[in-house]
Amino acid sequence: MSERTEAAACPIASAWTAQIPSDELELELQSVHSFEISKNFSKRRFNDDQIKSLENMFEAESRPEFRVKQQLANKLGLQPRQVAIWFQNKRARSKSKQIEQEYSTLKASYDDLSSKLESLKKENESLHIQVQRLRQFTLKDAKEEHAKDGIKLGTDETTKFLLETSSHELCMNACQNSVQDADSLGEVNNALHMAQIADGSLTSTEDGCNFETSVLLENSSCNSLWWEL
DNA sequence: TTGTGTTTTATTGCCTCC
DNA sequence: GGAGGCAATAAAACACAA
Repeated sequence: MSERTEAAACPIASAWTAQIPSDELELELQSVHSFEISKNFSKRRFNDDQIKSLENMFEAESRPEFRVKQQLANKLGLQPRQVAIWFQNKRARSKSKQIEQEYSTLKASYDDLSSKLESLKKENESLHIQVQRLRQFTLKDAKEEHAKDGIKLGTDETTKFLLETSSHELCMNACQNSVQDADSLGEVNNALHMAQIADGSLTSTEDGCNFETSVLLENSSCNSLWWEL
């Protein structure tokens, strides 16, 4: 007879008698033959020793063979089916705990990535602003410089020419690259200084210049490892 | 004391494996 | 087809705030 059919024959009585200490058994049995069974029957929790033994066994083997369960049941004064059910419920509890743990690990990891993403977005934004400012600055400066030299400005082609040939070329290239590659930041910084000093738009005492490029760029992606994403 | 939420024990039905 | 596992669920026991 299987565990199931065995218990199914009289599940309440078998569960009931299995948990009653021998000294109480006689008294309790007085009501077994009446319809008071279901009223008198009370589901009893396993005692601490039983739980401890079951836990120990579970740690060693979460799916013990029937023979092992039977031996444990004899030792603890329980029905083999009760032990089997306990293991089943224990496995279910264990599984849901594990899922919970995995969820919190994943959530922590997600939160971390999410905050990194946010800071990278902000950084990206500030870099774009820097590029725009540099563009404006370069155009304005180049126009002034070349106006002095008698070059006529005003067309797109002239502007393009100026951008390509001005002393800010290195700076602009480096700036563009910096948006794509954080390794260029040092280059951008140096290029900016060199270009500005060479153009006379920045003296050695003007390091805290109008657009704080060096500060902003130095505080930039060099520390963020945004390429990790 | 009581209402309510949580935990534990047990059942049922379905599925897989041998 | 039987044995045993799992998911879903019931129901009793328990914990605890109001």
